[in-house]
Amino acid sequence: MTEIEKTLENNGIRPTAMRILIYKFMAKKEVAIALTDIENAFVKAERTTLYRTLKTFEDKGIVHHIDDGTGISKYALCEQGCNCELDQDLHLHFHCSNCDKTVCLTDHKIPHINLPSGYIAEDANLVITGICEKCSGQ
Amino acid sequence: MTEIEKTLENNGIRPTAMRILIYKFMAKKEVAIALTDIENAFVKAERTTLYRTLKTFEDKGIVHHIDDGTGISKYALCEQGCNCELDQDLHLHFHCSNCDKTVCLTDHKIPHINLPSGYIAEDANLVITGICEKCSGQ
DNA sequence: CCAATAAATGCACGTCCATTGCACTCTTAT
DNA sequence: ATAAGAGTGCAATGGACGTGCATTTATTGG
Ligand SMILES: [Mn+2]
Ligand SMILES: [Mn+2]
Ligand SMILES: [Zn+2]
Ligand SMILES: [Zn+2]
Repeated sequence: MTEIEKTLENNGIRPTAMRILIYKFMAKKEVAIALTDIENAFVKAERTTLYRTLKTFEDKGIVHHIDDGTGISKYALCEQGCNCELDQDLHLHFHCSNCDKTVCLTDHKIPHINLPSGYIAEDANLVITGICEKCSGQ
Repeated sequence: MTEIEKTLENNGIRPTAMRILIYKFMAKKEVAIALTDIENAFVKAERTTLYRTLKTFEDKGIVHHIDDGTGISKYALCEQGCNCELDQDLHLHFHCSNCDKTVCLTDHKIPHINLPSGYIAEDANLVITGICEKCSGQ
């Protein structure tokens, strides 16, 4: 049994061929991926299967869902020890307006915000839009 | 000529009956509004007209568009002296998971974030989700 | 190993909201 | 008054997400 299979099983996910492939695909990407990205990478696979695979990964807590404001859901594998299910790994995300890629800035946590009294925060989403390091050429 | 008509004209918007009505509607609301909200308030009006009115208001800089993560676009009248067109009025938004309302917290600016080198920030969106003061009853 | 059962996949369809094309109407300028 | 321009109404499109159900594949336990 490979490392990936172990990871999946440890999280209550049966390691089917498709799931292993998708996991590998996500693991080697350094950016957040959209359903379409996977669809293009696995043309033989059915969109629904890919969709539900991402859903399963998310439900079981090995990927987190990213809303980068583009209207297209992105996903990224969670880091070791990520507590995003508990809304406790609130790192920010960067979306490049040039190449349209979105990245997790996992060590840039969302700063704590003092809300007006009466407001109770449960979750937070911070997306910075701009030019990524690759596109800025710096 | 009323105050509202002046405001519209000053921003290059011809003050039609519909536009004045929508402006008034937004002005008396303390929360961000969705197209559907206007639609429900003006049942006789066409959805497209309302849609394009919001678009015009946004283009001319008297309304800002809010992405609260619900997938439904919200809009709010800009404050006096708002520079949101220049991405320089980056206040945060609060979305209540109970009553589904979204509010501008105009005096809670998004804190400055130090990005990794090479990344150039152009815009930022911070949405806090939780329970609003009305729903929390505090 | 085989049957019974459960899980995963494939296909088709539906939904929701945003957006556009085009014709018609109203306003403004000459 | 006429022409040009801006606004509006109606119909249709499109993209992305989501679901119901039949079929296939994997697991279990005899
Ligand atoms: Mn995570
Ligand atoms: Mn504004
Ligand atoms: Zn880029
Ligand atoms: Zn509320």
